[in-house]
Amino acid sequence: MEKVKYPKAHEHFRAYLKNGSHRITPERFDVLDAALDYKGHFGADDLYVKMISAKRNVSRATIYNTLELLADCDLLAKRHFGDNKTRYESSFNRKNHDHLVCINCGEIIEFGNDKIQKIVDEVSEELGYEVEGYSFTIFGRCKDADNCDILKEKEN
Amino acid sequence: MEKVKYPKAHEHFRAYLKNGSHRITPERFDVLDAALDYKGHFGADDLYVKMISAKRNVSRATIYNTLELLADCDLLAKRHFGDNKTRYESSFNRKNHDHLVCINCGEIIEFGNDKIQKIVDEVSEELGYEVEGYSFTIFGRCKDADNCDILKEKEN
DNA sequence: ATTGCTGCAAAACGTTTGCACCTAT
DNA sequence: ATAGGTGCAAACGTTTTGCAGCAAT
Repeated sequence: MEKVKYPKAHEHFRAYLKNGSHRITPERFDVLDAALDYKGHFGADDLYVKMISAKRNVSRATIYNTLELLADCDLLAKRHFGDNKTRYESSFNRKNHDHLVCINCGEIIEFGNDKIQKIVDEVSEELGYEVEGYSFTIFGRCKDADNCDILKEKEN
Repeated sequence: MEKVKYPKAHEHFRAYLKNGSHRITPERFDVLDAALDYKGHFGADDLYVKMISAKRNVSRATIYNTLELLADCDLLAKRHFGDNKTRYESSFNRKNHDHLVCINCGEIIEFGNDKIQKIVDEVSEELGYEVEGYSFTIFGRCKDADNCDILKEKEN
């Protein structure tokens, strides 16, 4: 009998799947575990490679399918940093935040700012739209070069 | 002797090219004209198709290359709306604005909000980064269905 | 004359799809 | 039993690249 690594997240996901008449499959929970294990932001294919390397038996189709489900039930957040690649990060028990991406080294810094959600709500109200989400990313260059290694390999 | 349709933009682009030791080629100004003619947001391939249809002789390589240059010299703005496709829009003599994308029909609404740039500056300063740009997009669903045709073909 | 740019086609990249088999319900 | 999920490979849409010929400098 194996120990479940993320019992709360499993429970949340199980409830979501049941509620939507999705099937409870071991593969989906494998993907959930691997996603929560991943530190930082990752693309679907990054996760695929990592799982295959770890000898987990999964297909890309299942990864893409499952990540979509995990984002739908708010266990993961879907991110876009302007390079035409979808990234995910855990959003389970994390508070909302936005990102500053260093255009030298690609490092992603997270920050919280209360004013943003207010602007989102105001603008949407004004234009007659119901908010479904927003994306806010700052692109910058670090002033202090010691903090930022230009030659550092970009996180793909 | 042909009339130049966008003399100010041509002049700006020519100066930028000269300054960066890029060559002044007729193809680049063809792309510039077609881009400025395009109403709304377009992808590189959209522009390619449009130019080919209009019997302009261009290659994809030139389009991609030139759009990059036009974005670098601020004649165009590069946009990302979360569907892994790079879009452009004219930013020549236009004031800065952000976007709300309707998740029903894909319509893109532009809005201006002064508070956003202030937040961008504050956050960057606080984190020790020099701002290079930002991306802010709200995703929403229109409250009044008359404004928003769910069946409307998405702008690709 | 030199070197960068163009056009073309092929390749790369992330993502989606079709399908036969499998498995949770 | 059956509908939905899985794995695999092929297809897809967008973007990038290699290369031979061309044209701006």
